[in-house]
Amino acid sequence: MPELPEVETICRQMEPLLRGAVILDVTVRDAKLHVPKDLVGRTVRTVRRTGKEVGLVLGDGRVIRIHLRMSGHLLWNVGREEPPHTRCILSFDRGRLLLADPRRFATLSVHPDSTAEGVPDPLEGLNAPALVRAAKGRRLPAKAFLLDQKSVGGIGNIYACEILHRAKINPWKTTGQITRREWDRVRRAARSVLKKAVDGRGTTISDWTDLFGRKGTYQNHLSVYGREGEPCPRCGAPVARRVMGGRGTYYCPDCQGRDEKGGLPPSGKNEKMDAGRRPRTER
DNA sequence: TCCCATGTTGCTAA
DNA sequence: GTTAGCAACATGGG
Repeated sequence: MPELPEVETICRQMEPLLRGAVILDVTVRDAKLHVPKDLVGRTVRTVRRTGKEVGLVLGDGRVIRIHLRMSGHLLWNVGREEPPHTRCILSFDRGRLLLADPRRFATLSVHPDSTAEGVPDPLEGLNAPALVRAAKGRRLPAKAFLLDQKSVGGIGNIYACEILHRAKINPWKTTGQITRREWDRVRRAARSVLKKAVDGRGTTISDWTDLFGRKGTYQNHLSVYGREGEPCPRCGAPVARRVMGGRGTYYCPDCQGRDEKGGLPPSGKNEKMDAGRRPRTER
């Protein structure tokens, strides 16, 4: 369930281990992963992160792209005991990299390296004009904007909530209503929250671990995520939880602005509009 | 048993 | 064209 700080953590841990490493063997335990067999003998030139994705850049110009989605882990050199849900093992001349993933949403694939310009990375520091430009003419809630991987790379549900809380922006405030000064707060909050989370080696809510199986520590510093009903660390008002786009959204209704439009419970008509919904999975 | 989950994609409807 | 809301993917935990 890694977001930017968790992926950054494992990339930083992998870089010194894998730089120059030679792939000796590839074991695939899940047919959903399409891994070419010709990786054996290739050398890792460098490790990089793109948004929430890990890239192992190979000497032959290709990149092994790994996206952990909800429950993927990358582990280094666990003993010969394989952890449960191991889906792929890359053996190098200096150790083994395992991809374990109970929910099997993670993806691993190999592509030619691309020089295409990526989306802005909030750890590098977004700039306010770029944010204003990206949001221009759009009309969606601030949180949805931060979660949109085509606009900003790497922010997920936990950190979107935390960043907006720090920036004192209501998650439902729409991009069009956000001033330049507020974008500047978002930019600074994003950098600060994500940097601290990287320093803490990420957030472990349930089972995420770093490359060496250790839990992160940033869960001890969350201000609002998962804290419904607890006092806002800034103003003491109870943290609220509402759903946006199917995701739990935690915020302080007091100091993140009582918004004019959003922020109120959805008007009653939404509730009954679901009459034509497709039936749930039958079993 | 039911509800929830750190992600993404694809569909429908507005 | 854009946005909102789901359901799907598959599994485990509370």
